[in-house]
Amino acid sequence: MTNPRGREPERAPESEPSELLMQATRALRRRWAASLEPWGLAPHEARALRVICDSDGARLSDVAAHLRIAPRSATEVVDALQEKAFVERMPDPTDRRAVLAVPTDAGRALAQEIGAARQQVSRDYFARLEPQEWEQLTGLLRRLISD
Amino acid sequence: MTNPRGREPERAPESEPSELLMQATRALRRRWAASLEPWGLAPHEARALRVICDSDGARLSDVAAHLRIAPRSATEVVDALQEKAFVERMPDPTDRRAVLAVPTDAGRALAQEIGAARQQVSRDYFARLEPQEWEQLTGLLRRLISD
DNA sequence: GTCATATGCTGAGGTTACCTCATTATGAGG
DNA sequence: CCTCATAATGAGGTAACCTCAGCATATGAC
Repeated sequence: MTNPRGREPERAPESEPSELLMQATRALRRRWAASLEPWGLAPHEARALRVICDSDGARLSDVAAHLRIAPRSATEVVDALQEKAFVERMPDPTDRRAVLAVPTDAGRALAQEIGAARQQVSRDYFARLEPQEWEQLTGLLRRLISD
Repeated sequence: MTNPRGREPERAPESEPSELLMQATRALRRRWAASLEPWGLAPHEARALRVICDSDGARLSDVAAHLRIAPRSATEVVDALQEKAFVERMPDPTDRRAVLAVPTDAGRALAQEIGAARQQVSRDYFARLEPQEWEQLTGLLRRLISD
């Protein structure tokens, strides 16, 4: 917002690696969220749908574990997906306490589309790097997160 | 501010660069948040304090711009910092509509400490890379976010 | 100068995405 | 069969955002 007074912050964007990392991620996340908009799905809903579709039906507790949220919160995410008719709840045949969230056909189709869109976003985003740099980055990040 | 989350060992998902990027950032963010806990400051409060201290007093609208939140929300962040006596509100001498958030001595001291802690976290985090890789990563990320 | 319009902050009230705690149903081991 | 652990969920709470309206002030047009 411009600079009506003399002494404004507006410092050069940090060049510390942690700042760069966060900035890069922020930009990516923003793009991804934007790409999701046509379907009216929140990012975490999309992520949950992916988990559910990948395993072709997941317990709520599995969804919670994957999204790293409390089990109670998985209930809500699945509620949202169910309301939009992308998943259904079914009793888990192997444990009658548990509930499986299974994708509907619409859900499966959507997951497919979203997966493609996500890939496209990623491709676009990393397109400013040469394939070889892209490799380099992957390698570095992998080392960074290896625990 | 206690988030007793965090069971589970990061089941290695995609090795796609976007996943790696997000994962790397998530880990870093988590560490940073943890390092902040001793002071009972939320990450966005710390960030606001930094903005305020860097320019030695900032308008609320500047804070909002830096944190990329709505102006109304900056009011709340500054409220929180003021309640903890790390900043004070003062009328902006150059525009009587505006309010400056200026750091107290305690605020300035805290910003200093937090800055050091943050740097330490970053150093620790990137320590698993060789200095030369570290350079490489910085360069790659910089290219990625250059707009 | 006066007036219309824009800007800066904040009160009121809403939303979202989480959380904890308590409850109910079921499973598993002694 | 009794106890203890686990799965989901109802109830209720919180943090960090948001929009919108209102007030004070600034600014540019006339």
